[in-house]
Amino acid sequence: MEESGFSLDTLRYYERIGLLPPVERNAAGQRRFTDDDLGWLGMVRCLRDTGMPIAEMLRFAELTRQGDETIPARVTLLEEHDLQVEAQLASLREKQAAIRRKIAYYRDVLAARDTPDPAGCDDLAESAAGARSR
Amino acid sequence: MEESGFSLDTLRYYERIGLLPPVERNAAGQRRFTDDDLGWLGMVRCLRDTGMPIAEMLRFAELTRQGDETIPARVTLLEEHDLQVEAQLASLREKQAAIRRKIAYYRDVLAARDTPDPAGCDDLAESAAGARSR
DNA sequence: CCTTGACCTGGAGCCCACTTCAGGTGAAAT
DNA sequence: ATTTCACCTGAAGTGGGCTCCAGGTCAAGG
Repeated sequence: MEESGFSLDTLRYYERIGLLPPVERNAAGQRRFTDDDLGWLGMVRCLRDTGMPIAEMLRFAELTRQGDETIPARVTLLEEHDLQVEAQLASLREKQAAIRRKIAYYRDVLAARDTPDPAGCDDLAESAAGARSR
Repeated sequence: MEESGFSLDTLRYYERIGLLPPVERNAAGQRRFTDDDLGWLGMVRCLRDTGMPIAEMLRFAELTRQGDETIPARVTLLEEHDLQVEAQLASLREKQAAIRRKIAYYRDVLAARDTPDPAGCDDLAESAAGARSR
């Protein structure tokens, strides 16, 4: 397992499907990853970890193999992906806020429960506003 | 398809696996989702969209069904998940920065290419620092 | 009265991204 | 010399999360 952070199996898989160009071998037929390979794998990691599907990484890989005339296309592809990442970030932040509100709600319920109602406060606490708990 | 944002098939699937409690039916046997169901589905959407695996949502669902004594456990679960979301956000931002650096790098290459070398500047442009392109 | 259409069921199928398997090779350690 | 070990190959299997199918029921519309 290389320190690309991918398992050897995954690397073989990537090579098979063409996400990694044919990797060089030593005398015994074992893979020798070059710095170039490692650089490319860094990119792959980035794209994969930001949710790009393999099919699109393959498109990108192919553009890359076709030389510098495809740089504008690669920029376009990456910019589109950047937008997706931006959207992911926005969505994630939003959902995180909701989760935190839920936690806060649960905390309130616990606090209310652990407060032995300060005498003379007859119970209108049940079904408090916005208490859609589940 | 309800406006829970899930497909009807997905809702049936969730009910089958117990992520959704047995949904009420009308006379004809058709599902009638209550506001409670919709509220819960909102939660499910939140958790799912932040990457919680179904198995853990099932744990959460079960806690929820067990009543208020499980609220501390639910808080714990959600807090752990919140940490995961935080980690996701951090990772995503980091990778996004890398993608943007790549875009910037490509832009530089294009700019350099489109600049018809201002006479007398003999070419040391090739293999510029940090140019691990691929 | 019949067609259309939306839903029902259990079960099979699908897509993605790996992961595991069976069988084999070659260098290194005891 | 033989065991061990890390790698090799092509092919099959896995797990997660849906999605689709065949066959059936009901209610409403023409």
